[in-house]
Amino acid sequence: MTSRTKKRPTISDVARLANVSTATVSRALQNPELVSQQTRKTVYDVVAQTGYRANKAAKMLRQNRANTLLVLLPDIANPFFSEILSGIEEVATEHNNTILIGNTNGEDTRTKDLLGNLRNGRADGALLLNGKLPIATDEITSLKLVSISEAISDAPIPHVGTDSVAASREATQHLIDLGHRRVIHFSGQQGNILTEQRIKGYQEAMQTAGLEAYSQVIPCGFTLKNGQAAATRLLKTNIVPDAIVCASDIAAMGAVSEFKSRGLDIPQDLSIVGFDDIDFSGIFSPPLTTIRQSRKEMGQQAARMLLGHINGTLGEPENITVEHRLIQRASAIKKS
Amino acid sequence: MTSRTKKRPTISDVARLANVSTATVSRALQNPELVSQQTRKTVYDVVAQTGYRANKAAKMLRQNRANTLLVLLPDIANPFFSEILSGIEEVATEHNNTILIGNTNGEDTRTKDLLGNLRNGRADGALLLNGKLPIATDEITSLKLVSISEAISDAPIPHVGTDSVAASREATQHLIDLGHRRVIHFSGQQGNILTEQRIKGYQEAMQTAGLEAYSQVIPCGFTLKNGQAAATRLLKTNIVPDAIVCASDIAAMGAVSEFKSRGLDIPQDLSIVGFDDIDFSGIFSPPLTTIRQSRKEMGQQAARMLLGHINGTLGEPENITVEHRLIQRASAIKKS
DNA sequence: CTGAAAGCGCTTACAG
DNA sequence: CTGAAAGCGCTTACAG
Repeated sequence: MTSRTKKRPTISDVARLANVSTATVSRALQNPELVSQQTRKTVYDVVAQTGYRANKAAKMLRQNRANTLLVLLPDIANPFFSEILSGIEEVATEHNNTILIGNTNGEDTRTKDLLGNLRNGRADGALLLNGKLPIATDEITSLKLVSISEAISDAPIPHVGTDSVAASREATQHLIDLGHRRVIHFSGQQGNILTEQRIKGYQEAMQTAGLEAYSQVIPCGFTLKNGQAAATRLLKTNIVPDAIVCASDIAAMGAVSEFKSRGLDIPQDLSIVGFDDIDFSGIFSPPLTTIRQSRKEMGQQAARMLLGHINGTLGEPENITVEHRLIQRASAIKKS
Repeated sequence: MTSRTKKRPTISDVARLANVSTATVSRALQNPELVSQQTRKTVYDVVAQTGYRANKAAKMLRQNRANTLLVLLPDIANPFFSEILSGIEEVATEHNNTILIGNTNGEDTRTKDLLGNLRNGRADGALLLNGKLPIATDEITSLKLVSISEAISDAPIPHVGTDSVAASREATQHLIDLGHRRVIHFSGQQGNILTEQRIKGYQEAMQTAGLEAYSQVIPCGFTLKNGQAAATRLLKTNIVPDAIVCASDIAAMGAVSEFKSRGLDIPQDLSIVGFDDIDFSGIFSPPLTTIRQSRKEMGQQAARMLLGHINGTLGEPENITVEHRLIQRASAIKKS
């Protein structure tokens, strides 16, 4: 069986069948109020009957607008990012925009390639969940960009995220309030700005409580394996913490699973606080005390901001801070 | 020479600066072998110097090809889908294609809207992770489609997935081999073809083992909440199973967390088998025995198939079955 | 190996 | 309210 693709109807086909010009068809479809009611109806009828759909490439070319948002992220499969993505998708769709996904794998070359979509008209602006942007600053200013979650340091790019310093401070404070003194921090990935912010918040809380002496930052990372590895390394040192503030829920889960397999009881022997409140945190054993940040809302806000940026309806773009909240569950308990 | 500072350079700009025609520039860039080495170099130099990038909309319009794959899924934020997505993205990128994401939320109208992207030239084909396709069969045949994971029943659409019947049979058999007799099934979402296939595999195994009398299918679903609800409902009946085959890992986790909160010990009191082997299954308490299916591979294979379909290099499209495997962990143990 | 020219399917000043 | 016509930026037969 040959799959013969019948030619799709064009605007000229519709114009001919409706006995009007292509200009009128275009108007009837894009700006109905510019066309008489009678003409409008005729055009709609023909459109319905032929199944006409305006060719997007022609429209893009003519209007020099793709109605597409590029989303750069290091890993689509990571639930942290995919939930932000779903917020972006929602807003983009509301505004008749589509989204183009770019998986960077954290690679600079790939990121640069993908950014090419802003230069060749394929996308109108980009949402960066990537934390870095390997292009010159003067080039940046000519692009429509918004960063999410991780800010891009030293770059004039509007940003949507949570107050990481405050959130980390609160997580740490919670542990201190529970009576823990030897509170250590499993920090995030090296070179990530969130990592620095969370370290800062952690240290502020420790210092305010007069616990600098117990301050200890163990490099960890955001992944399950990172958490397991950090736990393993910790057990080889002579550091014996009361509690740990982790860089992410996933890392916290990795650490907990490692501690448990070594015979430790969480939270009896060690209190743990995570970061993010992903779906599984509530059913983990023990259910994870964590900082919730609405990833979906971040995506929505950022998409709105970018759209405003593209349409020029946005004044001076300002950073947006999305609320966070400490969620108390069972992984952190009173110091016995 | 006029100064065209702001505007992006076009092929004409490059042609003028290189003292050749636009045709030659196009050839040098698309089919370098058609152009003399000298000319090629001149063109490349000008391109590098101007930062020229071919406008995608113009190219799309001219070639009637978007080099874009539409991906329809019910929920981007679900790790099950987002991992398939990452496989798709990988292959698409390899072949210089981009992917357009469409979140359907399982809604028919939204699905139809999104499919419009195949009719307006925005995408060349679609990958369906949706399980249903609310359009007429004759319309389907004119579109380039591949379904993933869930087949679309009664539709002539090539498919990539696992052998769900066999996988479910094996999961059930594993429990039977462990000595369990009262093995029940928490089935998937109503109306989903995977649900039917897994029920079938479950029943086959029970029947072969002569355990029809203990056969019991409890409607559940694929989500965490579905699993919790099904567990709650089960506890209100007088059914006392030895073991449960769940429709998904996530549902299994929901059920386990519910059972545990009611004081049951998993796996001492009840063995559980999941389905999918998502990332968290290994660190869940207890670690979940499950059926692994490579979602990333499904995405890759399906993307390859669709690309072949679009390029016409694919003969008669055939369904592809991706391997699955029973992963034994701690949630299912010998009947005591 | 190269160029002139047509044309992909739209939208939008411009004129009436 | 409507139409004729230009033009967005490419690619590709066609001719040389």
